[in-house]
Amino acid sequence: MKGSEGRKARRKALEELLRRDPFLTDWQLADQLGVSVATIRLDRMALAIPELRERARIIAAGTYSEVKALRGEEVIGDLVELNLGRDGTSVLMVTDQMVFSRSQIMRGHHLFAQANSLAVALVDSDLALTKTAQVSYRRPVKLGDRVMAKAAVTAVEGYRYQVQVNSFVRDELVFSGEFVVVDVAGKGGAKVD
Amino acid sequence: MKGSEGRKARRKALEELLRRDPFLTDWQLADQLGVSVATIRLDRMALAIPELRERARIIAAGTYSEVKALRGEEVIGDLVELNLGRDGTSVLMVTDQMVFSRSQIMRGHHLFAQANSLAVALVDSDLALTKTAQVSYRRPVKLGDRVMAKAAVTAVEGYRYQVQVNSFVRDELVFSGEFVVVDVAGKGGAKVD
DNA sequence: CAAGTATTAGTACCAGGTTATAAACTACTT
DNA sequence: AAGTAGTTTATAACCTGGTACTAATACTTG
Repeated sequence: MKGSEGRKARRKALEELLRRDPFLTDWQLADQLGVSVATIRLDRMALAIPELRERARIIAAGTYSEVKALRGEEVIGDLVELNLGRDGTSVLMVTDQMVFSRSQIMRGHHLFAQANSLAVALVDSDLALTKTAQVSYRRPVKLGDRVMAKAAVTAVEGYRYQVQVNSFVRDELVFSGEFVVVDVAGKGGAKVD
Repeated sequence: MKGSEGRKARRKALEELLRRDPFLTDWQLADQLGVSVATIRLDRMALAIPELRERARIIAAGTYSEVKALRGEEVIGDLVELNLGRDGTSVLMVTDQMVFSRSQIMRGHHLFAQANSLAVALVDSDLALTKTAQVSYRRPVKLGDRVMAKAAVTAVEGYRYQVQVNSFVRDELVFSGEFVVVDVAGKGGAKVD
């Protein structure tokens, strides 16, 4: 039982235990696997598994930076082109914080955020707010993809702007949406041809 | 400067620093605020702010511990209630990272993100994706508001789920949306791993 | 000035480790 | 049965980022 097969099995079990609950101390792991704490430490070293505190820190940092990724900057993504009141383009690289870890498919609200923030940015106003939106997800977007959102104002009615946004990955339409943005500040430089 | 006004200001600054980066040690905080570590400890005690490791653990656990029972880590906001395939509620506090700095009004995509992630979480599947969404912003949401999103599945057609989400601030409807979520992994919550 | 508050300094202690070293237990061979 | 290598356990010294507590000092204000 103390051969290298037993060790392999134990290490597999160790990984499984930590996958299910990363907040176990070495002592608890040792107890569950019926070996000493020293063995657990050796196993962790061999498997390059960090200590409990580090694991917690990594998980926390991961979910924390996700909030940051969706932070209220000017525009979500990089603004490539912007003609106020008319059209604009932004590009967003899909990082691993934006995807479902299991499938590596981008979570919908990030695509929405890119489009929404671009639509709002198009309106030349101190304060523009989204009123309504109808969006459609055409194709899954994956980790590593480069999403290009192209937005254009399609209609202006007083303070109401209608903005059409289409997002592409390698020239393939992955998302489209129609946003109604309201210029609340009122002194918009509304221009539409 | 060492009066109680200075202390109040420092404590505010302390909270602000930790809000921006919760992974600061007492030593780093002391350095940044130009006081001793002892003072930082006293301030943390007074403000009931736990130590670094505890903060990391709380952040990590907040998005991890629910994972065992459900896909809580995928939800923006705090999951308050979740009946898979039926309905759910999540609560999101509006921080200043989510608002336009000028007006302190919440940016639309955060409200969308809360609703969208809740809608997706409702579907009892390993992989559910948003297909379409129609959303409407009823009233501006401001910094400090507590947004409660209530979602309910209104129809199921094979692997297509229709989910209605209404978000409230103090019982006032601020946002509503209709999401169509597709269960890609399998039909009716079947597991494909 | 004295009093009271705010701050700093220092000590003992803790959890949950790391690192290094030594000893003990297997399994297997010769 | 003894030797040997691989595996496991034990032990001790040290580390970070704290808690809990006490004592001393600085600052402000009545």
